[in-house]
Amino acid sequence: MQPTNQPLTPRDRDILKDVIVTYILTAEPVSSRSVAKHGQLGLSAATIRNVMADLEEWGFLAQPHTSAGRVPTRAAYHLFIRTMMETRVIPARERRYIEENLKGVPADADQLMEVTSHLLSELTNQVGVVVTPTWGDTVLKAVDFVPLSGRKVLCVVVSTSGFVENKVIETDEAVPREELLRTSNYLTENFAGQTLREIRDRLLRRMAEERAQMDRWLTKTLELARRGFDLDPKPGVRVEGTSGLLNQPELADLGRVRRMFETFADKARLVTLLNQCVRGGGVRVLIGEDSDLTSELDFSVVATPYGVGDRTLGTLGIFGPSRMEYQKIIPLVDFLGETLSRALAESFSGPETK
Amino acid sequence: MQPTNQPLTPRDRDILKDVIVTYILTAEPVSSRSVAKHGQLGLSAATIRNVMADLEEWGFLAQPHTSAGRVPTRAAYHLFIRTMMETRVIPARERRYIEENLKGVPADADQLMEVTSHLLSELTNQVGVVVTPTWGDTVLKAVDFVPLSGRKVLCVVVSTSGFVENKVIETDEAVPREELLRTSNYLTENFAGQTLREIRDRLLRRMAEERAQMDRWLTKTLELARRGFDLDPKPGVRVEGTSGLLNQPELADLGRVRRMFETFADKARLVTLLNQCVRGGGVRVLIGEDSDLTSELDFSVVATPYGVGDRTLGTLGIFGPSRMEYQKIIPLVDFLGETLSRALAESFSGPETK
DNA sequence: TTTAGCACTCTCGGCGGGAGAGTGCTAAGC
DNA sequence: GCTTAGCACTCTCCCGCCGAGAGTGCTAAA
Repeated sequence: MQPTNQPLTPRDRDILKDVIVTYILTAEPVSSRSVAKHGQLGLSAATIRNVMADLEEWGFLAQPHTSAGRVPTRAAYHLFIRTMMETRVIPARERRYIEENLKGVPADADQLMEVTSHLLSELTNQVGVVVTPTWGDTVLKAVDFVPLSGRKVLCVVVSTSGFVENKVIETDEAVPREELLRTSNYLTENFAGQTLREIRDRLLRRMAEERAQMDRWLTKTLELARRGFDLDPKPGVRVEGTSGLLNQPELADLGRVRRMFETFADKARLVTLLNQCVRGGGVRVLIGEDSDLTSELDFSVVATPYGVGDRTLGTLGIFGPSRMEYQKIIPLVDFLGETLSRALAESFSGPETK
Repeated sequence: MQPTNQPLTPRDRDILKDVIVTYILTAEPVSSRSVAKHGQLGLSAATIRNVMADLEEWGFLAQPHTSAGRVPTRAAYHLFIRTMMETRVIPARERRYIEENLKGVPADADQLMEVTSHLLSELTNQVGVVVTPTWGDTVLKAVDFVPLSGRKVLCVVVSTSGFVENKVIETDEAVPREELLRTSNYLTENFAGQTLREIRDRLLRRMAEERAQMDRWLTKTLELARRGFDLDPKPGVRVEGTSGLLNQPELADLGRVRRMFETFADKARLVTLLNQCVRGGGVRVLIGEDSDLTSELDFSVVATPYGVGDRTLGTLGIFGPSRMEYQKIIPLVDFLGETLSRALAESFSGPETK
């Protein structure tokens, strides 16, 4: 399957690259003739045919059928991305557009996620996916309890990275306003700076101890806190732009469309895939059969982690047909990851409440 | 187009009904033979053919082509819904399922909306749509400001119906904790029970007056409030289950699929359509050409308003191919509207803070 | 008024052939 | 020895044709 010990000659590489690039552009099998014509190497179609036959033998090209042009394989895309592609520099106005949208608009981290997934799908024309942080891993900035009517209390939890979660709690008996305030202050002062997971564990321990001592106020406080912090442990996923893909020629038949929607409906698998994709940091690309999720659709994933400081909060990336403009998309995803991280850091952290 | 002054004879109606019911079930043009066979009126296919020819002339049936069976028109569906359909009674276990999901699970009104749209699409196999209340029309229950780091303040606005909105505000200078607390209390005490729109207008007036008097604290409070209440005036829309429709035979070609997604992408038009649909209260049905939005897709809308007391908060309903099980779907949408209204009333209002 | 019978129409699926595109191979040229 | 022109071959795609099947409309008889 590999070139017999020898690496590809420069000419082989030129031709392979040309095939890949034009296939990405046209979505149609590339013929030797078209390479000969528009390529800058002054070779005839026949010569190129020979090379292409070799490339096919080595596993870089494939033919849909005997008398069709050739199509790049996954191996070809990998090679292309690793060694042949010159990544496009993101135009200044595109950078500005992204930065304005991420730094200017959002009022909280949730909106930031929304804008990001929007930008992803808008700028790449693929499906944008953003995995939001797991609650257990976020760091508490402040808690607040707001009395509603009767025995209802609204619990507001804010993380250092700017995420806000609300939860209405029904208590056993009405809690006076001042007490709620004391509770909010106590919790914020004692637990800010720790992850919600740590806090929960600590709370449970404290509750066990406290139950013996019977400090009524503290017991109630801890109970409120436990219920307020009892948040969905699963990370959220934001998927945007699925319908945009309908225009891609690879989704010309209904079966695939249906399978695509099934794929994107299974959020849990999406998260797993994205997370395993970015293990190790930096932009990573999964192409087709690298994963069972995308192989039958011939889809690729380009993803990168985002976070504040050295703490990874989540993942963002795009899904789309393996035939995509990696030159543009990889730097874009990269840049969006960085910009989102910066936006999270700058807008929400600020000086720590110690 | 109408039966010549005469109403339809009972036999005509029986046959028409049979055609509609079997077409809803099978999605295929109904032949005279099939009506003769499985219908309980002991008539031959030929007789039925005559009647069906009349019904076609009167505009209740249509033929895709000469040698196909017949298909109900929009007029037929209307007639069916108005006078021929016996609405299915919702089975007890389905009722229970709905009530458990709406009363038990949700921690706030937003989750309630989410669960509702889910239920809609799950139980009807159509696209569930929920229009959430416009912020200006909701009634304030409580405001709260939470200090974050630096000059950041989190503003939490809670409405009587249980909706919570968060907004991070950046102030000119750091505001001490106590002052924020005073502000929260002042605003809640003075403005609870009014709609956000009223409050905003009143705030603006107060600010104009106050600026002259130069009460520093009040000026700051009002400024904070103005920014906190400056929420998105557009109602939100929650669309669920679009991909579920892909299995419907009416979406067998890609063009329609694409148009469907375009339709659902335009949230603003969806809102307009749903709102005009429920003008007048109670469940309403729009079929096909009643609206430009659905006519080219041959889609229908079944929608109903929801709200607390006599105040309409929003709209919920389903979209789907005109060929749908109105007998089941209409009572279901109705019941969901009622249950959502009840859930909103019971869980979140409680005794008013006077 | 209903019904049996029959001719007619239209769709749908399969078949075949011609055009077009692209290849692989061979033999000649540099 | 590498490159290239030429040519036969293969495969897809499109179009038109045909027969089967389904359903109708009409007519004439019950």
